[in-house]
Amino acid sequence: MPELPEVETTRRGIAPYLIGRRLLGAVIRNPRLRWPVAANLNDLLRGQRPVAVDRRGKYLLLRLASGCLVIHLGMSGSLRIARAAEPPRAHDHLDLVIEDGTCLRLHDPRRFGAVIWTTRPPEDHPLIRDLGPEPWSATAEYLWRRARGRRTPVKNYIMDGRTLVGVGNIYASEALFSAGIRPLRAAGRVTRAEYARLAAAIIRVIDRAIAAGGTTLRDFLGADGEPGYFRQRLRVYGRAGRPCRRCRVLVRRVVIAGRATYYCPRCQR
DNA sequence: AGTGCGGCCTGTCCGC
DNA sequence: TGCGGACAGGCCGCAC
Repeated sequence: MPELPEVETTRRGIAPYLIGRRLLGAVIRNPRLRWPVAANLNDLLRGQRPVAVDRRGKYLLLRLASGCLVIHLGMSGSLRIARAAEPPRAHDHLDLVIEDGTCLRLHDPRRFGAVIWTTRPPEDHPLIRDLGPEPWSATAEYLWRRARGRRTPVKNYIMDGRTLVGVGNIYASEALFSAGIRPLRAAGRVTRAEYARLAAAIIRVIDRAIAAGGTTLRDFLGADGEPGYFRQRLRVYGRAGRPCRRCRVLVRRVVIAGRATYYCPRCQR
């Protein structure tokens, strides 16, 4: 589920329910996420009021006076505001209980997500420190220069969080299609002009997805917040063997670094 | 240093 | 209807 647009949609959805509200504590039902959830989280949070809910890449940063709760949704995580009294469903691993009888509830079947408490600036945390720029700050010149000599496929290159953040598996295929670049091309062989198209395509795809994700904000408080926005918008992802929406040639699927990758052999060179 | 891969988990879907 | 295997939108940590 969560690529950057969904994390951003989540951030916008939960922030108003958290900022300035007093937290009563945390209920940990299953601490076994990617890393164990701090056993004393309840004590750490009790009585505090979040001052900001920020995002860096796909990490959510819940800032408090005494520290920061860093949340990552992994492959299958989601957050929603629920009534604290509402019975948790399977895989509802954690609640942050809010004074008004609601809670922020983390749901994550695969448990690839993470909830990390840090008292240092989260920007200095090892998981966040080495992240590349947000997509809107990743210029064509930067992408091109950094790729000098790189032989890794350009798809891997743009999915590497040290290059830039926010390009997940779906949007990597989508952006490369939009820019007309084959995903297996060596990053160092992609031209300046192509990086100009690619940088613009990444921003366009992500901006559109955020805008579409925003439309699901309305029912954010409803069920599990599963947004269906992307399906109809995808140009190549998941369309193997079906005609390219631009030229009708059949879309191909290849596996790059273990991840499904889709491209049009005519529109992308 | 850059690169590729195994691993973490559960749920779903598809073919037999 | 049951069962095995492939696959799923992330990313760390390690070997080379």
